[in-house]
Amino acid sequence: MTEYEDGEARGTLLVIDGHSLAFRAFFALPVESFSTAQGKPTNAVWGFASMLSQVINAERPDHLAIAFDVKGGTFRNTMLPQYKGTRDAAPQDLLDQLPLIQRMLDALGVTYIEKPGYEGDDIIGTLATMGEQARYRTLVLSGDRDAFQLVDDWVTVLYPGYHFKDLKHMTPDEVFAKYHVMPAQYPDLAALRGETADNIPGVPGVGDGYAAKWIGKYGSLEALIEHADDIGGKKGEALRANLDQVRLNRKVNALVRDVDLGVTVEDLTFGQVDVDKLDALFDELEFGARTKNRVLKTFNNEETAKTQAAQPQQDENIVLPNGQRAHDVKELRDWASAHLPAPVRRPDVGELPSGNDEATSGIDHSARCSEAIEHSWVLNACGNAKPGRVSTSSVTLLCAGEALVLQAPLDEDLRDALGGIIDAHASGMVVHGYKEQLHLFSALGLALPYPLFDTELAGYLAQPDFHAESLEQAASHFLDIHADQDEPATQGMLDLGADGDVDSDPDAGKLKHAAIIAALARFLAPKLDMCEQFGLLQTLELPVSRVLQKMEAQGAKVDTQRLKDMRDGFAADARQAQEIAWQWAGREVNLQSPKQLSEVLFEDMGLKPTKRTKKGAYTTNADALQTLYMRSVNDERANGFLGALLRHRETNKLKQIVGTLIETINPFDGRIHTTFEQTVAATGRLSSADPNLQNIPNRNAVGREIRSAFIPGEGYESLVSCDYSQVELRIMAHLSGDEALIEAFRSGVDFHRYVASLVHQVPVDQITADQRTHVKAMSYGLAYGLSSYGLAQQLKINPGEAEALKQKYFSTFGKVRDFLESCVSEARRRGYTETMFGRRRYFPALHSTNRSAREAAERAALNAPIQGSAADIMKVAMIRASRALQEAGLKSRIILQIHDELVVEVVPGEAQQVTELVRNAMETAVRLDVPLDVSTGIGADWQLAAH
DNA sequence: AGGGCGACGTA
DNA sequence: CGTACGTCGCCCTC
Repeated sequence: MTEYEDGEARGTLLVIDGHSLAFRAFFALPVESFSTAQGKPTNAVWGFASMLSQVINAERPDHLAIAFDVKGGTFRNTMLPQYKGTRDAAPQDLLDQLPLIQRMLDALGVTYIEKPGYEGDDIIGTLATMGEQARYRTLVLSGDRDAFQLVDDWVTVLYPGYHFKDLKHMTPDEVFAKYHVMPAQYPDLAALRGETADNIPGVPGVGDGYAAKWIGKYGSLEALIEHADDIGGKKGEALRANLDQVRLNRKVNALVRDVDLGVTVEDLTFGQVDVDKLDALFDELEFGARTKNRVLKTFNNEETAKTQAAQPQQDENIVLPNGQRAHDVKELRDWASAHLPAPVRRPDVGELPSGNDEATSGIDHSARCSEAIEHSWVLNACGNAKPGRVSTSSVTLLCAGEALVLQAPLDEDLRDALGGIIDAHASGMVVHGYKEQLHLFSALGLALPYPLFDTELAGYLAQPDFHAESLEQAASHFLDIHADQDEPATQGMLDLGADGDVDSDPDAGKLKHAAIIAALARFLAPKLDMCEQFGLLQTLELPVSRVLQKMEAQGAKVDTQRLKDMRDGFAADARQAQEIAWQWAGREVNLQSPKQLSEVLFEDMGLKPTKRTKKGAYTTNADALQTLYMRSVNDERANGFLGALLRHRETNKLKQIVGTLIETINPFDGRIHTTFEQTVAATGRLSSADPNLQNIPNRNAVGREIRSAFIPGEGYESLVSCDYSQVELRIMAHLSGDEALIEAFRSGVDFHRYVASLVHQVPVDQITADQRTHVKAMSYGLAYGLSSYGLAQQLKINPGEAEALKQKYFSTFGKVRDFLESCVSEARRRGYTETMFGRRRYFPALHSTNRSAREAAERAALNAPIQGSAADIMKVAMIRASRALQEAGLKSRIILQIHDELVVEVVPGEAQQVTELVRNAMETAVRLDVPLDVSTGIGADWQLAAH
């Protein structure tokens, strides 16, 4: 199906599996919330309309058809009686809505097709075939994986993810990346594996992996069956025992592609909405004006069509490159020598100063990149970069409007040639997301040198408060503002809005991405120069990306069984607490519903609420419950209920945390591979996601136990944990230059006790526990802009006392107050704050007329240099520690960073050396006026490594 | 399904 | 009426 000459597509045809969409809508939306006053369910209709609108808005097809199954069996049922046994049991409530959906489609002027004796899938197969033969870019929306067999350069399957709107564009690369077979071989694979959803058994014990391996080896299912006797082991036996089933599966899952539908693609236009009909239907279903307008906006009419056509052109400054593919080393080399700029020798980026430099001298703030960007080129690999399950589908190179695409898998020669070219031209290389690219290239077996520029990191450094979720989002944020400044409009403009391919080129998406990266680089390089952030990019962020990529790839080994036991234990405790709470409440309230809880507490039990949430409801947070609990000593019922509720809150939260961890364990290596987000936190900190390993409980013994499930993996012996003591306070002492505070750190006495003795003017050994606690809270609160009101609340003292403490504190540490005030006033004057390393954060809200917004900005501006400097210091430490481990030839690896803590997985015999080396890297990351103390610990698990 | 919100875990 | 995050579950949508 791929033997087409080059040429423009005539348009886009969208083919939809109507039943699968209706099913999805029906089960996604609760009937209770979507029915008419008489109780007639409308959830499937509403959901269908909503999802259909979404797809149309995202893909903007000009032709559309929707396929439905029809009652009565097909040839498949005759062959396989249990066929779709699970699906045919559609609830009556859903079946009743199908005619309504079809009425809606009629009103919308959308063609729907059903054909007795055939399934919707066959109609889809036929329409897809018709679409590509008529030279339409054809999109098939289907939740049925059998549709993957239709995929080729002209046909893309839109496969809904967990959230419907995450439609995966299944192109030949994507299918290959996921299943390691070509789309045409997919039915062979599916026949071996079976399809639980459709009640079709495959070969027991054979999943996608084995099926792909066999098909890869023999070329096809047919060939495999011929050689079935050659396959050894249990899997081979299972295969031979199920040959009939597999053959049958293969017959059944082949889509018919030549049903006589009596229409042509040209007939499948849409957009002639019969508004009266639609009104009547929606009134009957009691849909509101908002729904109607949304649907009308999508389907009607010339007016909206015009604005859509006009809009994207306006803010375009991206030209689609000339793309070609390389299939062998020669093509690659020829393209590279013709198009890539001559390699320039450039000192390696990421060289951190060694030894005892001044705090910030490691960063060259005068480094500039605008000029180099003029001669740069873009490298961008596509695929799945999730640590632990990385797969790479293609690599794109782009320079000056000329692009080259390489399809994975690359054979060894091609891979090595690519690696050589990248290394030689690294000095001019631009990427978007170096860490992600490192993952993708490592899956190809290539190490990626430091690039000249990273548009994702650059965007973050230029505007740390803006976080782009995607390349497209970054592009529309950074680029459309300056629409008319760059290139003149030419043909081959790209539509930023739609994610889809442009016209006929199956590589258009990749070319577009590369072109966007090039444009972003051109836009961001001067910005970065202007705000002096390029040095930070080169010296800090890019090297940190490399460290983080290794940490993510390594992952953290966990004791799965132990986690499961913990989850069960917490679950049992939570259940027990729930039982007790229910007894006191006299009804089965959902303890996880603040709404239901406040009914019980404040209505049934008549308790007096404490505070409100920002939306006005009475809060049921831990603080409030604690207060109510104390107050209710004479109310047995309330006291009993609250006690149980508090226990439930705690154990249920722990159950939930452990459950989330278990779900993210990678089955292949029993490890948890988090993703460290480097461009999310506006202060310069990292964050951890999917799962978040930076918020594993640590404050009380029960929760802390979870840390004991984090253990060294095979070949490792222990975990070493190193953390900074009071970094933020030390930074505050250093930056403020307050002699008293500096002396407090140099004295070597217990810091908080020492500070308390100064504040209260009492000898160190006479400080009470309360005094120490209060002063400690004050110290930490300072860096957050804590008010005396807040301090009072936290310490449960009256505001007068809190204010007095604050006054005493500041009279002792006057320069600290001056420093904090200067942070804010400087930010107000310059518009931004700066960390010790020159990282900036902008605070426009400091000039807001809205008082609470302004004050919030003041607190954030006061905190940013402190939190941000701490983050920078840790980044330097990570780079140094990682390098030191490597240079010492050690096999131990950093696996986690929790803001001020590093966790290292240690190989037998290296513990001593690793500890000293990491400690040294952390302590000497910068030189401050106070010592940077690091405390370390070692143990057989994370909890035991604590100190 | 998808968005908002409350609640709560960490530094 | 303390900064910076991520995740879960509930609730609403008509």
